[in-house]
Amino acid sequence: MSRSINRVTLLGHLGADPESRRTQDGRLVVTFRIATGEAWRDKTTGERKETTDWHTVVIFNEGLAKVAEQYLRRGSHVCVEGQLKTRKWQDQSGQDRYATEVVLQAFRGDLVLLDRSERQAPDETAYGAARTRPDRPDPTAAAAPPFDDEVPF
Amino acid sequence: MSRSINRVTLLGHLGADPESRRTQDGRLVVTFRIATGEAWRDKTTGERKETTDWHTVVIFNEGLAKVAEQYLRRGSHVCVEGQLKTRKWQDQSGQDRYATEVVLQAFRGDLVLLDRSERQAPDETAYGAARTRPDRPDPTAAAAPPFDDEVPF
Amino acid sequence: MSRSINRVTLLGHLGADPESRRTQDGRLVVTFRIATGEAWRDKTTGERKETTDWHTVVIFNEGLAKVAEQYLRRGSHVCVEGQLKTRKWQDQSGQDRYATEVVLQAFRGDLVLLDRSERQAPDETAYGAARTRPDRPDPTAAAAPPFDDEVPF
Amino acid sequence: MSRSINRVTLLGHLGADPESRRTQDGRLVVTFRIATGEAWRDKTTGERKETTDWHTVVIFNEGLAKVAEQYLRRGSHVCVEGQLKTRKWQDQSGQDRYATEVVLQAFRGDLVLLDRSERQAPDETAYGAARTRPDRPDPTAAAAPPFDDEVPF
DNA sequence: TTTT
DNA sequence: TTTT
Repeated sequence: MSRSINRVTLLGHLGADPESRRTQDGRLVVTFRIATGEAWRDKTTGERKETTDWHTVVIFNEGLAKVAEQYLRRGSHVCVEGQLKTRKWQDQSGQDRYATEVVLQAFRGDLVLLDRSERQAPDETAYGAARTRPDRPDPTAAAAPPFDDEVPF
Repeated sequence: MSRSINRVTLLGHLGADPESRRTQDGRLVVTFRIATGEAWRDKTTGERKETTDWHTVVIFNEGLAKVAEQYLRRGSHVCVEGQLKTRKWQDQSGQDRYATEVVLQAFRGDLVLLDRSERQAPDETAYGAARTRPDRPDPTAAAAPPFDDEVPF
Repeated sequence: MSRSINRVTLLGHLGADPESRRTQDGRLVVTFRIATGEAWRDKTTGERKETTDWHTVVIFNEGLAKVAEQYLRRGSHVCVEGQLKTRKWQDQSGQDRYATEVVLQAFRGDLVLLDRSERQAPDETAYGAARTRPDRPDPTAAAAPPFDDEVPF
Repeated sequence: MSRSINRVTLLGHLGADPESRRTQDGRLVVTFRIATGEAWRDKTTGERKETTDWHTVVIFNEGLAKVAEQYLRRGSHVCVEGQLKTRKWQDQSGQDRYATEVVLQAFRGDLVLLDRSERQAPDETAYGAARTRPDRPDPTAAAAPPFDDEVPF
C-alpha cells in the first residue's frame, strides 16, 4: 500500500553512452540521458513542428544498473519506468542547486531494451532477483480453476 | 529488466464490498469491482454524455489483500496499479470462457486508499514488506552529494 | 479534468496480423492481439519460469487505426496506451458473454511502433491531428523566459 | 502515433496554494507544488523510514488551469498526469539554470481532484472540451453488437 | 546529445 | 454495482 503515486514512463533514445559510478559505500550507479520528442502540425500556420525533451535517468537498482552498463549505448532505444526525484546540491560558489532525475531504485522501476541486438540480455533475475517474482498460482499448471465456484463477475 | 510492459492504472469507486477467498494452497485472494467513468459533451448534439466502465481487480499480494479486506468497502475511492491477465475456465456446459482481470501480484502492483477515513491504514510494510524498500543512499543523511563531481547534466 | 483514471500500457509483440472492420456507420476499426510476458526464477525450486499474457487491442481512433492497418503485422513490436473496456454480447445460444479489451479512442490512447522498419510511418498528424497539438509557448523561440521572475521553486 | 513516450503520474498533496500567471501572449498558466512520499522499514535496522519528494506542476491546458486555480488549495489531494520537461533559464549572474517540471499541455495530461469537497468541479468540457470526446459507437445504444461475427478472441 |  |  502506498499513500501516493510517483511514476515516470519514458520511451526514447540515449543521447550518449551511460556513465557508471559508485556510491561512497560502493554501490554501482548508472546514469544516462534519454530523449523523447513530439511532432505536430501548427494549427494556424500549418507548419510542421517538433520538440525534443532530454531526461536524466539514474539507476540505483543493482541488476538494472548492470544491464544498462553492459547493453546500453549512445543511440540505444529504451523504455524506462522510474520515480521523479529532485536532489539538492551546492555549486562551487556554495549556492543551492537542484537536479531532477528519473530514479530506478531496487524493487522499483523497470528497464526494457528495445533494440533487437540488445534483447539478448539475460533476465534481470540472473543478477539476483533485482526484480520481482510473480506470486500467483501457476495458471498453466492448474488443472482446476483457482476457485471452485468461479464465474466471471 | 523486462521484455515487455503490462500495466493497468485505475482510479475509481468500488461497486460492492470486496470478496475474500483462499487459493487451494491457502493463500488469501481478495477481489472487488471498480467503476471508472468519463463524461463528455457530444460535438454534434451538444448533449452531455457519460459512460461507466466496470473492472475486476484480483489481489494475490498478501499485504495488499489484507489491506483491501480490512479497509475497502462498497463506495470506497481507490487507485490501483496492476497487470492485465486473462484466465480461461469452463462453464457448466464445458465451454471455454475467459475472464480478464486486473491482477496485483506480490512485488507487483500497488493500492492507494483515497478516502480520508481509510488512510489510517498501516503501511503495507507492516504486513511483511509486501512492497518494496527503496535502495537509495538516504538523501537527507548525506552530508556530501552522492558524487564528488556532481553537476546537473 | 476527469473523475477517474482508466489507463492501460502494453509493450509487446503482435500474435497475428491486425484485422480491419467497419462500424455500422462506416468508421474503420482495427483489432489485434498482443503478447506480454514475464520471466522469473522460482524462489524455492530455482527453476526458470515464464508466462505469456495475451491482450486484445481495439483502435477506434481514425489516425491510429490507419497506421496500425498499414504498418503492423504479426510479430510487430509495439507499445500501446488505451483504456480498459468490457463489452457484453450474446453468443449463438443467447447467453450473455463479455469481452474485455484495450480500447484506443479518438484523442485517447497512443501507439508507438518499435520496429525500425516501421518507424518510417508518417506522423499521425498527417491523418488530421488524430492526436494532439502541444499548446505551450514555443520554448526555442522564446527570447525571454516565460515569466519575468522565474526561479526554480 | 508517437515516436516516444513521456508520461508522469503523480498522486499526492499540494504544499501551497496554486499560483496563477499569464504568458506574454496572455494565456493562463497555473503552477503548484505537490508532495509524494514513500515509507518503508529498513531491512537491517528494522527502523521505519520515510521520504518526501516535491514536484512542480505547470498547467498550460486552459480548462485544467481554470479548474486548478478555482478548486485546488494548499493540502488538496490530487492526481496529475503530464509530461516531464526541462526549461533553461538564466539567473541574475547570467548563469544557465535548469528547471524540470511536470507539464500539462492542451490535449495532453489530466487532473483528478480527490477531495470530496472539490469534486463538485464541473467537467472540464464545460471549459470547451479542454479534454477529449470519446469516439466510440455508443455501447448502450447499440441494439446489435458492433460487429456481426463477434466472438471474444 | 538521440531518433525519424 | 460506484461516484458526481
